[in-house]
Amino acid sequence: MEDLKLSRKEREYLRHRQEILQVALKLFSERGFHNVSMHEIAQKSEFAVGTLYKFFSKKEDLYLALILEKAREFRSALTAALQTPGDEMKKIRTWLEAKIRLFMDSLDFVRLYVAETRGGSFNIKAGLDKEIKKNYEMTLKEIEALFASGIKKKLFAKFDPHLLAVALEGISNAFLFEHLEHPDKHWLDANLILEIFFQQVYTGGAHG
Amino acid sequence: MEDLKLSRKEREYLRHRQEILQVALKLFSERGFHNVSMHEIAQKSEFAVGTLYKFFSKKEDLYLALILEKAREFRSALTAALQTPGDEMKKIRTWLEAKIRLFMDSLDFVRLYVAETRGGSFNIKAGLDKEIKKNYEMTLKEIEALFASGIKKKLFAKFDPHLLAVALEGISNAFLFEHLEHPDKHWLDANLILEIFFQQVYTGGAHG
DNA sequence: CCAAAAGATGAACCAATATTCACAATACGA
DNA sequence: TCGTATTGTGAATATTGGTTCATCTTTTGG
Repeated sequence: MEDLKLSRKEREYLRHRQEILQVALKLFSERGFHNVSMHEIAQKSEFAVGTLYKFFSKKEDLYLALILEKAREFRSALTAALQTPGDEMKKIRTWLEAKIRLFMDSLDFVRLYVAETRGGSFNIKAGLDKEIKKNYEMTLKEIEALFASGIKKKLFAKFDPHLLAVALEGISNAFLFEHLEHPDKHWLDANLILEIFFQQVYTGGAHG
Repeated sequence: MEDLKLSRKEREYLRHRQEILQVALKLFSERGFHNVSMHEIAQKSEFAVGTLYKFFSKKEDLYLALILEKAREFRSALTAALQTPGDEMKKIRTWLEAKIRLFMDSLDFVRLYVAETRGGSFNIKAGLDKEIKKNYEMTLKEIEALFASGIKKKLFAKFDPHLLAVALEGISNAFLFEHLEHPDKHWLDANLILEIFFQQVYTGGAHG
């Protein structure tokens, strides 16, 4: 984002910090917070344990920084996607496409993020929990607003917009998880998800 | 299930075992595997630490037993719900109602289960992972079969039945999670979920 | 080239806690 | 009632792994 005007020292500091975070992300995403030791992060990132503590004062802080920074990145990318011009349907499509792309590009983070948002956030203490949840709620609110205005225009059927947002999140996440488990089986496709969500599934036996 | 023909000793053994599991479930569901100590489980269940090890040879085994036994219980209840007479739509409705009821009746377990199935199962080692996943896949397969036969009868629109099953799971879980977070906000209602899932959401601007 | 500062190191320390086991309490059958 | 078997106990042990800090290395400015 805003690089420049950083001294060489500062850039190096940030690069080192990033390297640590990257190694930690890989490890945490594979085995979770408690099954990864600082010693291992140190070894894999080719720093000494003590050095890690120059960057992060506690193991928990390292983890926290990891999740929060990525989560903010995700959120801003998704919010940006909503700024696309077009009607509500178009915006939702763009948003979903962005979401799929983001997830596919950082599957390891997704696992961790999911564990945090959905898994009762056992792994770490409060604080993280709070911001992550708020983050999620805000995304939900944005989608909700989109539905609300779409309903006003009679573009969408008249359901509670909040529930629609929850449902769309749910359905798209389900597909993403499915893909996480069986990457080869189905290709992730925004159109398919949107069709199932928006089209009529129950025909009641009408001639198909 | 099949009680009787157990000696008093055996019944007592099982009762003790259950008491331990129950206490452990409460604790694990609140704070996760790693943030609960055997000593605490011992204290809260009013047994000595050593006694716990008479029932479960490792902490992990205790956790494992806990999840697996409840998961099997869930699964058999859901499978039973699918045996209800009626057409595919009716079966799905009954299944969803059973699912909602089950979840509502054991919110603490649900948190743990979700953490396991969705959260990359960091908490414990393999083995559990495998059975839980298979369990989930089988439920999915059952729903999928329902969709497949419903589609053949032209009761449902012609989508990939597997994807429909994933979508329905996703949408219903999303509502369950939403309810976990905001128990007061919306009342969990199978009809509402089914409407959003099965009815047409996108009208394309038709007169509403 | 040198001294002071900044950065990096990893052995050692220590707290937390899973697990063991020698012993005590209790139940049981004779 | 008594000896044996079963069950329960919890202090002691062992291990793991987070954190510290005295020391070494590198950089910097003169």
